[in-house]
Order: sequence, then structure tokens, then C-alpha cells
Amino acid sequence: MKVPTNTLERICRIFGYLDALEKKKVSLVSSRDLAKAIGATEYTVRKDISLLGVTGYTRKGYEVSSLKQQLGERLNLSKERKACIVGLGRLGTALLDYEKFQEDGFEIVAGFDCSINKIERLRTSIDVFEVGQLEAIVKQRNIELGIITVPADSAQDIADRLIKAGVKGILNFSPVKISTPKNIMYLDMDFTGALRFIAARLTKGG
Amino acid sequence: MKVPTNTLERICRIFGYLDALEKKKVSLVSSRDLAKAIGATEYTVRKDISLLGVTGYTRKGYEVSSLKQQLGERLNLSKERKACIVGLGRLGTALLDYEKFQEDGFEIVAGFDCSINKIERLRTSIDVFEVGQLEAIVKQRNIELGIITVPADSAQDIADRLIKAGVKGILNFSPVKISTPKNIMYLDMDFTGALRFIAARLTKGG
DNA sequence: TTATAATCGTGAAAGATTTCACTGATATAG
DNA sequence: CTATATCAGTGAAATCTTTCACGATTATAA
Repeated sequence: MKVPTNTLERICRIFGYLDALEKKKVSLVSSRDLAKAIGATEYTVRKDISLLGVTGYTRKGYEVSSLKQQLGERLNLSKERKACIVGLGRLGTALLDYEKFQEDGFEIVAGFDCSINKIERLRTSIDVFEVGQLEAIVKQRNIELGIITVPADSAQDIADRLIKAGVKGILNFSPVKISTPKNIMYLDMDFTGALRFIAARLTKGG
Repeated sequence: MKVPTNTLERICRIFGYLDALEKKKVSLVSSRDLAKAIGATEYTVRKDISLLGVTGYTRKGYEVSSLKQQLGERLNLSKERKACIVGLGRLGTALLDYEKFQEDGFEIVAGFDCSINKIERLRTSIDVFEVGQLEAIVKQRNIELGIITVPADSAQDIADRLIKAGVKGILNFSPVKISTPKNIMYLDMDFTGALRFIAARLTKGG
């Protein structure tokens, strides 16, 4: 079953919101609440959820933990995934210690950088390696996801190496687009792209 | 003229790609090249561009710098925008020195944090202030965009203060959703949301 | 000069998504 | 117990988006 991109995006948002509700010990949530939280309509939310074959309760809404669990199952989000970070500059090291990844089921099991000095100076509980060991470690530890935080000029090279080593998905924080084969999931975290999107929508005349 | 969200997203990507081409001194580009670069079809690209009333040359394609300039005009991207960063932890300081913002027309003119110690220790060329001065500085410097990198529990409060002080758009890096009035442009940089999106699309059986 | 091939621009068709209207279930109040 | 209000589920209608087909233009080659 191919879930449309928009639906998937919304479900991922819903999933995050459910997580927050669960922590707040909320047990039921209506399609209207969900819609409001993620910026959609209640109709769309109901369609999305029913598209994945999950159902709620008439007159009550959806059970938070059950909905989260079922959506997670449908979308393969229940399983813990291993990831690595390549490029331990400021951004890379910030992500290395980003606790939310762990909480959300993404385990950062390695960091790589080309500077041995930097690696030696780093204080973190996560194993860090010289980038030459990338292929070996990715294979050895069965890493599925690569997070790229290297400078623009080495991003493509690192992506190629990650893919050759076996990662299935790449999250790219470098400011250049990367070419990847179709079977690799790839997403850009494009900071200035995001600012442009916002700027283009700013109240006119501003 | 209301530009559809998908179109806007693609145009922002195209804009970034044109920037790269310009640096490489490429002078012409075809709809097919653009399509390939941003992951769309040539039909869509042509539609998008013509939707904004920009035209190319038969048998040649589009002139890179002219296209960039015109798209920028239509989308208000030519104008330099002032932004500030609130929360100078690892991520915030990484962004403070992210040179690409400057290159792309977004000027970071202030940073804020609640820890005076941190502010005093920071080595950066950008002015940093105690967060109590947020409202004053935002007004004084006419800051239009706020970038939020504070922890989850203060994100909403900071957003409210930024909005009251006059920012028009918010880019949120904190891991919680923020409520904003409709006239404020708001976008989440949701790292785990992105990883989830990728995970949900990973080759099945993985 | 003429033929050929590349490439844009665009209206129409196809396809996808969202909204709507209505049904049915059930909790709550009277 | 009955009426009422709430809320999910869903087919149909409406809307939006993408794709396609093709005309028009022009560079290049024969």
C-alpha cells in the first residue's frame, strides 16, 4: 500500500503529537484536536487515519496510545533504527547529543570526522571515528540511516560512501543537493530553503 | 496571486539550485535540468515558472541569472531580511555562525540566551544579549524573522514574545509544536519528524 | 535554404486530494 | 427510557495538481 506523501507527512506530525499527549497522560483525542495540532482539517485527519486502516471510537475519538502504536506499526516506526552522523563540526556535535533522537527511537551509534584532533578533543558518550573507518563501522554496526553534516564540497562523496556501505536513508544537513539512487530515501534539511519559504509567505508589503 | 504550497516549495528549491548554477557560471538551464535537480518533472517545472509569469527562450531554456532574479522578485526573496536566534545552546551557536544565511540574504543581527555566563563566554561576531532584552532589540533593529533554538519548555513563551515584539515569521528548531496566529508564518524544523518520514519509506523488509 | 531537433508555453485530460454531507454509533442529560 | 449531541467512517462531489499533447519558435546542421 502506497501512502501518499502528504498523508505520510501528516501522519508523522500526528505521531509526534500523540507522543506529546502520551507524556501528558491524555488518553483520548478527537480528529478535530489532531487536525488543529498539525494544521489540517478534521476530515483529512480522519481520511488519513482510516487510510492506514486504523479506527477510533464513535463519540469518543481515538485512544492516544493505541493510535500511536498502530500508526507506528503501519509505518515501521516501532522498530529502533541505527543512525550515524558524518561531520562533527558545530552542527554535527550538536546533533550527536540531541537526546530527542534516542527518545524517538533513533539511536546514534557512531560519529565520523576527518580530523583526528577534533575526534580526540570531543567529549561525548557516542563512539566517534576517523572518517576512513566509515564503511567498516556502518557495515559492522548495521547502520541504516546516515546524517550528513559535512561541508558542501564533501557531501556528495560522503553520501556515496554511506550508500555503498549499506545505509538505506540519508538526512542531509549540508547546503547542497545530493544525488542518490531511487531506492535510497533522501531528505534535505535545508535551512535557508525554509527561511525562503517563510519569507515568500510573509505578509505582503513587509 | 496565491502561489500553491507545492509550487512554492519547488520554486524555493529551484532558487537554491539557480544560486549554485550562478556560482558555477552556468548561463542557461532547461526545464528538464531543473526538474532533475529538484526531483520533479519538466512539465511541472514549466508550469510553476509560468505560473509566476516568468518566461524562457524557445530552444535554449531559461537564463540562469535572469530567472533567479525574477523568481526572487515575485517571491520577495531579493530583499535582505533580518533575523535573530533565541537560545544559544549548541544548535543555536552553530546556526549563529552558519555563513550560508548571510550569503542567501538572511542577516542574523542578534542572538539571545538566558544565561549571562554563556553570553560572556561566546566568541562570535554577532551581537548577543540576555533574553530579557529580546523585545527591545527586535523592535529597535526591525527584526522580521525569529529562529527558535531553546528547549521545549520555553519555546512557546519565546515565540509569543517574538511575535509581540513584531517578528513576522518563525523557524522553530525546538522539538515541540508552537501555536501562532494565522498571520505569522511558521515552520518546524523537525529533526525526528524527518527521520520518521525517511524510516516510513525505507525499503520494506528492512 | 531547408530540414531537423530542442525546448518553451499552454489548454485540456487525467489523476489525486480534500471537502462535504450524511450515516450510524454511543455517551450524557433530562 | 428517550432525546440530543458528539464524533468516527465513508462515498460522492468539488477542487487542486500533475501530466500530456501539441503548436510555436529558433538554433544547428545538411
